[in-house]
Amino acid sequence: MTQSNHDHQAKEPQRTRPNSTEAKIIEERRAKAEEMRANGQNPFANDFKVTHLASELADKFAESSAEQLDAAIASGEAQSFSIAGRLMAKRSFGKVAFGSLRDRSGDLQLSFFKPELSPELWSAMKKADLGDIVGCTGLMMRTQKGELSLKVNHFRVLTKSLRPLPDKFHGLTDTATRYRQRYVDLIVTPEARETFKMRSKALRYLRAFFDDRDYMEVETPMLQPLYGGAAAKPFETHHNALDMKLFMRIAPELNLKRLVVGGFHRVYEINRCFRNEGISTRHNPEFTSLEFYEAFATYEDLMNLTEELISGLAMHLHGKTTLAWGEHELNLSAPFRRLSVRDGLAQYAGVPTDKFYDRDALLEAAARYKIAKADKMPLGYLQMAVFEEACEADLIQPTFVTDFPLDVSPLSRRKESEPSLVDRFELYVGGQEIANAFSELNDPDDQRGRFEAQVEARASGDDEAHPMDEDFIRALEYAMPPTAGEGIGIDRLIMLMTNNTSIRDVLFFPLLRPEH
RNA sequence: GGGCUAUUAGCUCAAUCGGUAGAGCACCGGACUCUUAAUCCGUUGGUUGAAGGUUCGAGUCCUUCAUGGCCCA
Repeated sequence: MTQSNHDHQAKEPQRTRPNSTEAKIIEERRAKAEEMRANGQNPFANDFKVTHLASELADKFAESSAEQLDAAIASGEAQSFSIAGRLMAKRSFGKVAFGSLRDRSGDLQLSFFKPELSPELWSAMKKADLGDIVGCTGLMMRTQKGELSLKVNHFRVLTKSLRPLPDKFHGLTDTATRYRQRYVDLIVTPEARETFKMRSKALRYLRAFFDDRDYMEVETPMLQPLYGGAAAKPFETHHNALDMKLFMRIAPELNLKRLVVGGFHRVYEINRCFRNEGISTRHNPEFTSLEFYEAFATYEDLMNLTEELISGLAMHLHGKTTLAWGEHELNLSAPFRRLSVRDGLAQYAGVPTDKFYDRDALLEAAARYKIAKADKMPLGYLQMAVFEEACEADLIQPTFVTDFPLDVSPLSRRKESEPSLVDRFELYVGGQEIANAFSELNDPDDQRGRFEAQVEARASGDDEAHPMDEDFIRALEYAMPPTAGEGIGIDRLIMLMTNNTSIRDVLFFPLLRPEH
């Protein structure tokens, strides 16, 4: 459990109306809890010893026939098992009843035979409500329909549930309630449980992927006196003791590169970033990023690594590299398509490759896409604004977009063959940006110039421009080896892997407006 | 920020042209020795998201607000 400093929610979001069915049900269930107390049973007990999981029993007896199990019970050789979990269903007859118990591993049927049970136990079973946490001890059997069941001989409500569960067949469809009361969603929505299991499995895969390649996992500050590493607006906060403004990080990039300077030549960090921007099906103010840096590598090396990572992840989770994505089917097998910004503008926006630097041609395209304030944009911003508008939504199959303008890439290494561009790529899949990578700029003087250009952009109104970071330049002056680095949006990656088109479906507790 | 759309019982959904707010699940009572969305019989449960307005009469029409969803910026 969480230790100390526990902030209790100021307001209880309980909306139970007096005289409603809900109020009636809660009252009835409280009365049952009181009745348990009167009978010397704690309705919130914690003294039940679990010996097995539902799925363990299902696996262990998967091959056992009804006759074998009956014979074991008759001979007294059958083993007794204790399981505990939430009572999810109850089907009661005159002298027989069945229940469904769900623990963290899955479901197992419970069976009750009145003639073989004490009146107290039968009555406790009858009084148990759907949603109660129950503990059961019994022997394994098969019903006449062949279903494996725990033939219960001890049964207790361990924790009384006071609120009714949603419709057992339709579950919960109201998205607002699903997100606000995720605990209920997880109880009744198998797809939600599956998505979050998949997410956890994906994170283990990613850590193993980098550990296997001799990367070191590191953690760098989320509270920073100076933010940077991306073009975004930060959250601000305040440290009382130092009476100092602090920012929540928008990216870990600059600190990770400081570690490369320090000699940790392969590092990765999987952690939260915070951006003070809008909320949509693709954006949550806090999100999880994976960033990794490898010295003596180029952005082209990272393309290969990224292909390996993503197709490997799909194989790990699904055993295949073709995945459903809404109405599309993604093919995540390597190699991924590569498309330069220049070619993208030519193919999708009708800006010929020889007009790539032609401001008028770009403005004409920007007008077609109704891009606001295009005339005020520096050339690189204009190129990217048109590119994003024209191409992004169409980049469904994995595509490395390469050769970004230098203007929009203040931390990337200059392209030697074309110094107005940088050695950078973004990976698009399913019409959204998944990854951003580049060969790192390690020339401290060039870096200072880039920062200065950003400071200038900020002065002329770009509030997402990168601030000056003198210490980072000082670090580069000690020499950072040639390095390539990449950031991957984990939430979006999980969306792809689980076929969820809203980021809210891959976050346990997405940020929402307050209920009241 | 703008447009469209939704909000009815704890949950999932109905309600014709503006004319008595209903059903299934859950709950409560009853029947039932093999169900698995059990079945059958009988009950209970409503400030129709909130506040105004139009009307003899509003779940339904209008305005504002709240909270979602989709699209746009």
